Amino acid sequence: MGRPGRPRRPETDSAILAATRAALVELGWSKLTMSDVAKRAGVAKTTLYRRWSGRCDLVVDAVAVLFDDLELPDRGSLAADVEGVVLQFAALLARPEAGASLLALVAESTRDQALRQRIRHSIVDRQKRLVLLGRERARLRGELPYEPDPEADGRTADLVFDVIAGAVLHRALVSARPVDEGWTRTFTALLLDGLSPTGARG
Amino acid sequence: MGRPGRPRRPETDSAILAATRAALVELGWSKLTMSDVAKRAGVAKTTLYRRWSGRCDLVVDAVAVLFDDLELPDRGSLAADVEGVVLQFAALLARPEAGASLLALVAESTRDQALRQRIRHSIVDRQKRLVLLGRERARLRGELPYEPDPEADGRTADLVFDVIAGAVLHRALVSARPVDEGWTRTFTALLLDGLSPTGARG
Amino acid sequence: MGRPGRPRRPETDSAILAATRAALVELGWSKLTMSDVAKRAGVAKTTLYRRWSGRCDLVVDAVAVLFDDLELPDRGSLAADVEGVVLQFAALLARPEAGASLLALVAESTRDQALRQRIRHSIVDRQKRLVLLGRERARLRGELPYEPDPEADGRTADLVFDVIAGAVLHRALVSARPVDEGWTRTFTALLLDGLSPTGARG
Amino acid sequence: MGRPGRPRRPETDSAILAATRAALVELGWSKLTMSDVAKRAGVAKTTLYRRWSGRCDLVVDAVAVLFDDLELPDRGSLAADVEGVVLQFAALLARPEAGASLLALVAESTRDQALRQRIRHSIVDRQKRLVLLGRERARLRGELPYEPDPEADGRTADLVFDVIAGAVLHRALVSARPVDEGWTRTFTALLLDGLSPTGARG
DNA sequence: CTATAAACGAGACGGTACGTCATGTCTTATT
DNA sequence: AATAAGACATGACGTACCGTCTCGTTTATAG
Repeated sequence: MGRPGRPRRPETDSAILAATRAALVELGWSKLTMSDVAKRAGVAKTTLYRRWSGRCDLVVDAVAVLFDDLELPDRGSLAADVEGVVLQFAALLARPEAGASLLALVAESTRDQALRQRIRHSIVDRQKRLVLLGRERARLRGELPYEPDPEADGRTADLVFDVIAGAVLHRALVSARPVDEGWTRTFTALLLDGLSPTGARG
Repeated sequence: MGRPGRPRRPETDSAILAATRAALVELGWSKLTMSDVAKRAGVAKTTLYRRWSGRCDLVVDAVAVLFDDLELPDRGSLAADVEGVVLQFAALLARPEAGASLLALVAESTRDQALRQRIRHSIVDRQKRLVLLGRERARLRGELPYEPDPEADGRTADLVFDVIAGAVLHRALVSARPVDEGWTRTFTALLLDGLSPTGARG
Repeated sequence: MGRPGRPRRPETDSAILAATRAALVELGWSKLTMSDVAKRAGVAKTTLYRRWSGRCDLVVDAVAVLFDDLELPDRGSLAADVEGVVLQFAALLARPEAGASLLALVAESTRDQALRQRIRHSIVDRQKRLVLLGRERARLRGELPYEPDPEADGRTADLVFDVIAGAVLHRALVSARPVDEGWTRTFTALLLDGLSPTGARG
Repeated sequence: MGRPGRPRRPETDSAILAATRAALVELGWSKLTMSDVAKRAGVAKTTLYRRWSGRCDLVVDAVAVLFDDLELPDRGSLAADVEGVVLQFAALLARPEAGASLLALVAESTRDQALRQRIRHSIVDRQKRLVLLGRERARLRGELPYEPDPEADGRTADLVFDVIAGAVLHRALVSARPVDEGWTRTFTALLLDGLSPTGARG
């Protein structure tokens, strides 16, 4: 039944991913080396390469699990939900294994189609879930109108996701300033109400 | 007067920076090497290290000049100005020397205080200028109210900058989808009017 | 009677040895690998190691069979017999599986007592047989005197063997020049009559 | 005048060669590694590869100097000179850096034209010198006749060299028995007088 | 007009990581 | 038990860059 040959030890995978995260915390992306990860995991370099094709793939998997923890508890209103997701995402990006690695991976992915899809599937889509869920809830609450055209709805969701994730990421990593309660509140207000003064509308 | 010894050839600096950009276009950040840049510039490695302390500093300078070209022609309205700046910024990020390099540098800067300031001074602040200028113009047009508290005004400008730059950057590089006229228009609408339906306000 | 468990397939041994010789021909001693031999023989690496302790032992056995083919047809005189054995030995050493492997094995054997004995038993003694046989015949023909002391006789046989085998080996592999009819004839003349001009003797 | 660039430290060469010999003594040819030699010599692996293309070339040079020490003091007669050279050569082959390495190199050279010439030039020809010199002296003493045809003379010298070097090499390394005074004497007698009993000649 | 001092090219140098390969052992399921 | 398959720890391979160094050469100012 089982395939021939000695099977891979399954615990090894998670040991390696944990070692990778530890190395990211200690050394950062640019100083992370395969040899070091192997040493930390108590594993041979060949075992690493048997399971991942290189640094990038390895780090994607190591970081991806962090993004699994994102959740969207129902806080009762769209604004509160947005604030919740912003704070959660910011907390994640603030971790040295996550934020910097994500940037570096995305930078690398601009020249690597396969990596781009891997990142999207393992990391980005797991964030976008929250946006979709939040919009669903807001509609049930009547805070957002129903959009009959599913394509237009998707476009809007994408846009909102880019705005939220982009703003937090830029604030936290590019501007390198804290995403605290105050910033989160004003950002959420901007997102919901827009920049124009109330009277300027319509 | 002048210090003794042979003076540095000033053209060399720009030759090296041009070579750096060429290498970024051809190889990308992760495969760019000092030796290769030296070869391209027709310069010895020692000359490179005499003028820059390493890869990161070199690339910051090489990329910074690209961000000097950003301009904000007056298009007559806040919305039009925002669209203009979004498209300009997107065009810049789409260039392989600029977008990916910026991400990689920022990733690296999370563990390097000096680099962070260098990036801020040479790259980020040059973008933020446009936001400040745009807000000034909008006020003169009456599209934005005057904010008496300069600190609050600064916070808002920072927020708007993070939202605009972050959204474009996320769309272009993380989501890896085009920042075209359509997206720009809907993004600008969202920025100005917010997510909530008109009636939900107040 | 028979031990429990599945018995070893006997054909496997010769398949492996043939694969080893093929690998020696194609790759040579230094590039021969156990994995490659296993692959060629259609056999798992474990099977190899169950039957031989390593590369050296395996190659000794693989090469030894070649030395079994050496024969000494009676050509009617000591000189003719010497020429016959020289040409046969030279033909063997010229084969890429044999000559170079023998040298490499002997080189290795200088640090490995067990290997030394294995080579002696499986390879060297099979050559020496011919010398002993040739001397026997020469005595029957009256070309060589009887030596009453068996120990002295053995010493002389050893010496003659070292001279013949050594000269051919050195010519073929160290000097890397052909052991052809001409060389063989002059060598045999030297062996039988010596270097000194006839008159210089006694 | 001098070529541009930092010149190579000349002492490094001999340090590396000494380290190579030390490694050969300690580990033997088959366990000698470039990394280990580099470590012993206090030198980076890259420095090794900058100066030698690989293990074989390195060992040829490391071993060659040993063969420079061979000399042929005039002992008054051809027989005595032969015995002298045999003992010297045997002493050399008995050294673990020399004998086994030579065999291994020659084994490798059967598949490498360049290595073959390198060995010939650096090692073999230095031995052959002694034979040529010895024959010269023997002629002056009247022990050998003058050979008018230089080509025939060369062939004979080659033959004698193969016989002497081959016999000693085979005795010492293949048969693995001592080349002592007794053996040397009987070998020399065989070389000079031949195998046939005196009466069998003519 | 000659010191002297720095810039500059070339390339050697000690390191370190790369990704691959072979070793010999082991763990499976199958025969 | 032997076998095929293949995972595994180990460690060398030869290459590539790193950032530093040591040369000879060139180009400026200062004495």
